[in-house]
Amino acid sequence: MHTQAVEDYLKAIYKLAERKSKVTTSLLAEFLDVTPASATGMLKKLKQMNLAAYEPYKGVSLTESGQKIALEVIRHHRLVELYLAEALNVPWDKVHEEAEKWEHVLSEDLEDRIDTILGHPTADPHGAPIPNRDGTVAMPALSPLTVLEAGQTGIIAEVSDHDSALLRYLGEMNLYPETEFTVLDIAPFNGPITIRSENSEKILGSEVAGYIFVRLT
Amino acid sequence: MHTQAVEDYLKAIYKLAERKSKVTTSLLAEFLDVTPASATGMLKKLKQMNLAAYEPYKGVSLTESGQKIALEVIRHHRLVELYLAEALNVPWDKVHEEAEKWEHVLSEDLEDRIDTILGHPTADPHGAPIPNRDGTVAMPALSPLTVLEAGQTGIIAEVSDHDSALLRYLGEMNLYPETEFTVLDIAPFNGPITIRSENSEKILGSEVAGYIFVRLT
DNA sequence: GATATAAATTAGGCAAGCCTAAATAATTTC
DNA sequence: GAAATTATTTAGGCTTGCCTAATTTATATC
Repeated sequence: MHTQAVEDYLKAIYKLAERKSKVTTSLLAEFLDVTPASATGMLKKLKQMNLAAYEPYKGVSLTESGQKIALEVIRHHRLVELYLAEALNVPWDKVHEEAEKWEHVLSEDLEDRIDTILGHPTADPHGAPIPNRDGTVAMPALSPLTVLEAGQTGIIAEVSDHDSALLRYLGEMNLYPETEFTVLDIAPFNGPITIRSENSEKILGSEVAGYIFVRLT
Repeated sequence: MHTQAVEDYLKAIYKLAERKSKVTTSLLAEFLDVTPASATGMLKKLKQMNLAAYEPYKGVSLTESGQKIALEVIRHHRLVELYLAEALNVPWDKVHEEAEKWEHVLSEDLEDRIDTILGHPTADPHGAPIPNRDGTVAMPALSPLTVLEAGQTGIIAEVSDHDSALLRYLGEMNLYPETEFTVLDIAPFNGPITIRSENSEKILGSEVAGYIFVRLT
């Protein structure tokens, strides 16, 4: 087993690499709320352990084994999130925080039991895909709600879980993954987006809309 | 929050104090699989934090606040054990090991949810009492099976969870807490004990019987 | 009660991971 | 392309909790 810090760094590198073309020391440090000097230290260690490809001043990426571990941790995290929501009724804006601690203490045996009880789910409560045991992940191409045009219809696939206040806000409007909607209007200059779902109209600011990812129908 | 090490030491002191009149440094060290020197170091720290009353060369005991924390940790541990057994079908000889990790990451909110789902239980899968939230515990007077005499009847109240092989063995014989039984025979000189439960006779060695605690009926 | 043994403590170190401050490398600006 | 700025790394320290080895205290034995 690796230390929690190692697991956290690997996970962070993986997640940053999904969104940024280059994962720099300072990006990583900011993400983990740690000084860049600390991140440098850990990167050297991860390189040493063959978990990350790291060249000083040039950014990091994960090696195959590093990515495998990152995905295992993410699998644990997302399974736990879903389990907390479904089995223990933890509100969806709280599951992330709890799972952050649980992901590091989940045995493989328990992972299996939870996976089975949940019926081998493929997405967590925010719609994020749950990696498979073998280290693969389905990564459907999603669009942020902001790129749609009036008249288009879609289904909410995933929402960002970076801010629990955002999740509460979306929850109040019943905008959960798998919700169908139609875009009624998009105001210009990053203006608000009006959608209809479940027979009611909702108006979303562009920032919020940027955190909602959809599948077109 | 206290560190995991602090919580583990407090729990260990509490459990040792239940069985031994004096908790010595070496006893504690052996229990935690640590050198006596390490235990000394932590005891000084616990004293510093007002969690333990410790006089060099004279043993330790918990202060009121130390005991409160120990009981909280034990409450977490036993609730988790029961939850794992009931909700996730973890076999009773494995729950201890898992709970050992979970007890340190359980939030109060989740503790409440689990407690509610389990219906405010009073004992874990081995029959050990679950402390209340307020830091009190019911400690019924129990007798080891070895002190009974032929003809007496009782109910298994609690079994020791210190050895998972023992638990598997008892499980195979269906000797779980709340099982009723009648003592048919106790051979002299710490000889085997024959009991009848669920209409079958079982013969237990005195060592095993010493790990089974009963309520007389 | 002196001596031997056992128990406990002190002293000094180590590994993880974090920090701040200083130095170096890369990038941008004029 | 030199100077200024920004990004990154190095150096040196701190805390936690563990270790071994040496010392001290308590206990048991003759």
